[in-house]
Amino acid sequence: MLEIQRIRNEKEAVITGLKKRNFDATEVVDSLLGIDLQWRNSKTELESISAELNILAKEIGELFKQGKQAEATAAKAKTADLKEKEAVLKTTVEGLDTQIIQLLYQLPNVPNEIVPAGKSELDNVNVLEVGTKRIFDFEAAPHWDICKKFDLIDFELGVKITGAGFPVYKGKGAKLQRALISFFLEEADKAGYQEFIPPLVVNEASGYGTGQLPDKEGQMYYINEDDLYLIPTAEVPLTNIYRDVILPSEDFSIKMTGYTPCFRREAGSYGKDVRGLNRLHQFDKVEIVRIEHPSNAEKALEEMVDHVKGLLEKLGLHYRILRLCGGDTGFASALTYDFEVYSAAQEKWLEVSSVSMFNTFQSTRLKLRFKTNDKKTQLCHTLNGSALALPRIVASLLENHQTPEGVVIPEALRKFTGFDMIN
RNA sequence: GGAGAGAUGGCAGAGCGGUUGAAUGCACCGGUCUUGAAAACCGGCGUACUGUGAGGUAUCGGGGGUUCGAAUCCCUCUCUCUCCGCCA
Repeated sequence: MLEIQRIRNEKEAVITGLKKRNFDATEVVDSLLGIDLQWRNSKTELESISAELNILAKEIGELFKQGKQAEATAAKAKTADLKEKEAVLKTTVEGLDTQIIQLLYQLPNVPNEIVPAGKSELDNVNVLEVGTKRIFDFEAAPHWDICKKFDLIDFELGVKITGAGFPVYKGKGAKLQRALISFFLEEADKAGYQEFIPPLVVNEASGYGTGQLPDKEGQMYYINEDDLYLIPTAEVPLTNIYRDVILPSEDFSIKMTGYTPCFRREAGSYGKDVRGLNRLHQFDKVEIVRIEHPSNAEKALEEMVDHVKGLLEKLGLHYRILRLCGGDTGFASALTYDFEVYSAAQEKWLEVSSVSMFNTFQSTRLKLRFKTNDKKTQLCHTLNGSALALPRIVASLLENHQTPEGVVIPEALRKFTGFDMIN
């Protein structure tokens, strides 16, 4: 959520910035400012009436104490009219209040200066490509065939137990999962991220904190009986650790990591994109989350990008980094880098990580702040990224590292898998 | 699932209709003292909105009510804890 103060102060900049998303904010901003003005006026009026009532109440109390019953009763009569006015104004102010929140919820984050304007993924900017397409001297198999051949992942069995999008990992397939998780966590640990094992279900307040609610509830599994949500990413529980927190000084840099399964309903997805590991309802992911001083956020983003690069390079994968254009950048993000790995057999790029900087968009709702040196409270900046999501990494590992004899495990993973070949 | 207790500032913990935004202790910050530190003493110390400012308003888990006036009384919801049962 954008701060109303920002819209008051930088109206034009907000509108111009949002244009890069192809979002015409003029109407929303205008009505927002109009309502905001009304709100402030009504609120001021309401407060002065409340102030008057407070004074009267004190006086009446004083009169009763002094035993001046008659005077007190007379004073009481005066309050009736004010109370009525107060009640009316209170309703008005509350109404305007909800209108403001509703409008604010409609506005996505203002993109960073370096975000290119654009409508879709076609306008994303390729900022780096590492590696080259592998040339096969045999018929390269897609990962779902490899999984079947070596009995690594059983999609049909998942359908039997649960449904589509809930695969069963078996044998070396299961070990590979565990190895990747350990590898990613160890790398995060080395980079200074503190490891957490958070709950996999969260309450409504947490959903609002990171912005999954109110809009995206359809994407989360919901447990009606207990009013809880299955997490779509570890970002939700990890970031919400710092909901309603005021950090005591300017001197902070919070780096968290956590492995969790992630649950996504993926309502509306269909077609070939859902084949094999490309899109699942339950998948594993190691997430990195950072809470930073505004002045350090951009540097943090760079570090996170470098971290993810390191992971992909250690796995020997051919990847590229895209700076997302305005239209493709997520609602809450100000700047996002997507990492895509080339899937040799499917002959397409698969998104394996998304690293985003949210500025104060999340911390506004989270009420996550810090104390400045002159004792003021200021909003923190939040960032997060996948480091990494497993399924598509597994898909590309299997496809890119396949040989006629089997799949070669990258050097960096071997100490975690305990084997160097899937055959 | 059954029974009970409770939710007050960073923490502990008073208050139980009227100068209470809230005693007291601890923690924290500033100062005095000290070569320095500790101790002692003095002062400060929640958050948010609003106002150029003095200030004003709200806030004692959330919502509603009674009252001139509520942290204090009533209703309701949520959450936490304890005991019993059940399960691991």
